[in-house]
Amino acid sequence: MTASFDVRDFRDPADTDGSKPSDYPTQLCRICDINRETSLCARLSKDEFTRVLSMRDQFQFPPLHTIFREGDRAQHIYALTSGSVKLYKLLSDGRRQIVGFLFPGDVFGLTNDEGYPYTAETLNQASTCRFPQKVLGQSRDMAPMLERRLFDLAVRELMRAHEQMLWLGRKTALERLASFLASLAKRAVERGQPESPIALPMSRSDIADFLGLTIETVSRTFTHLKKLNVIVIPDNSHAVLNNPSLLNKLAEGGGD
Amino acid sequence: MTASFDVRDFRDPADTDGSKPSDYPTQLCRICDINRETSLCARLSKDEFTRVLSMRDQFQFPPLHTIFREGDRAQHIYALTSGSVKLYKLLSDGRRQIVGFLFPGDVFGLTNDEGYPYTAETLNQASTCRFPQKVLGQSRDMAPMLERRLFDLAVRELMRAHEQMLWLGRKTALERLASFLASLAKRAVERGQPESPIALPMSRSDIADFLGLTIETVSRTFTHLKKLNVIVIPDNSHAVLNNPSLLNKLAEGGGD
DNA sequence: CGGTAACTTGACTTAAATCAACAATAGTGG
DNA sequence: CCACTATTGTTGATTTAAGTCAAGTTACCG
Repeated sequence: MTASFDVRDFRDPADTDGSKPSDYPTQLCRICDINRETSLCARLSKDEFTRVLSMRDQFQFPPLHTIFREGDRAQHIYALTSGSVKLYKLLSDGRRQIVGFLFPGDVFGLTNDEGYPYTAETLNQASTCRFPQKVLGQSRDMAPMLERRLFDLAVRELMRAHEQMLWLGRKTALERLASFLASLAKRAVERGQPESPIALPMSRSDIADFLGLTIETVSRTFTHLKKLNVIVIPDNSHAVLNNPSLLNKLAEGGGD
Repeated sequence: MTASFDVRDFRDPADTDGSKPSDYPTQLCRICDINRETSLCARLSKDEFTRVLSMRDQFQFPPLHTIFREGDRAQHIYALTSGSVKLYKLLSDGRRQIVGFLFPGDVFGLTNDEGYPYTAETLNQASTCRFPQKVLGQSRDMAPMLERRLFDLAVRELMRAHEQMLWLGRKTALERLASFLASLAKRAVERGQPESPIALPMSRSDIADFLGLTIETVSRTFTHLKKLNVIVIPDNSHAVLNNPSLLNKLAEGGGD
């Protein structure tokens, strides 16, 4: 893994006006360090991995950058290699539902339609690995295991989506926030990171739009959890877990 | 397609007590008529299709029958060939979220974990086609295209889940019910059925648990749609579409 | 028919939204 | 390093959409 692979120019396909900060590095200068245990490329043979590397290209994006918009022609599948990303859908009057927060190892951009079904935007500086959708058609020869990994990751996303449907449809504000924090902690552990403190790279407004609440309710509910001594908020982008078992109990509605 | 394939005994794997109605046919007596255009088996070669048929077994279930429960050991992937099925998750206090209604051509039972992530229950008499989860491992040789189809169907489910998250998190009761009816109509058309009347094989209580509402609110909202002359309800399991374009407008929040 | 379950409608309550200040935080430039 | 401003987050007062409670009504099934 010391060879130098081809690295393309960074160009924003969704951005036609030149209003983005131009002082930002527009070239990707390092090899994306794919975590071969948990990522899309996990369990690939050395040969297959090399072929996969030749099909993909890499991009690094600044914070708050739109990678693609809902409805844009879906030409690529993305794998997040570092940083975090939010996916959201909009209604015509501006109401927004965030359908997922992504961390390294997650994939996005999967669709059956012509266009992407959501907008993808970075929360902080993020690196992605990208494959043309059409390589899927050839992938049985080129990279049979890659298709299998994509399927597994799609199924995982589907299970997460079902879980969030339960939160949105049937849980109270307190249960939703507790579930959200518990889920972030669990995913951090799955990526080999500590359970606490929980990193919160997203704003209160993002959390609100993820949980189907308003920012005011999210804020009040954070205060509630603090008063219950379940969490401590040292700064607004971190939550220290004081009582993980109570958090899980509250998440499941056992907080009476 | 006139050969007679092996047909197994009907046995409910989730049901250990013998409390089910015993007068119900417990043998599957006809070949499941897979719609080769839209189903899991679409686009398979004749050879592959034959091999797939040898891997699967078939079951027919009575109405309101639990096919498997959330947490049951996930050993099979199911494809629905006739009838309709609901998938739901429960909280310990009985609150329920229906995460999907399924119609012929849909798949269910996909999971990464040991157990199924939801309970699957028939709405009416339903037939399924079933594959051991483990055939996926061998399927690259046995049926390469099958895996591809499964992936496509999983992606379609994921897109539907994201859509429903928008309904649950950000839409009003009227918008949710309008979206639901519009979606049922659209899916019926995709299966080659007429747009109207819309079949409603599920109860008001099921609709409520799907849309994150109460039965009372669902009932009031149906009345609202009737008063707007968008629909007519000849009987409680059918809705005639009087004004599809207004329905779609209401679904997207343009009903002011 | 008769009785139960499913659905509808109305009166009232409530969890979360909205409206309105206010406080903390993070940049920005002197 | 410290004001100055803009943005983000918190808290309180009030409103509202949907929930709850309580009758009715209709439909279904033996």
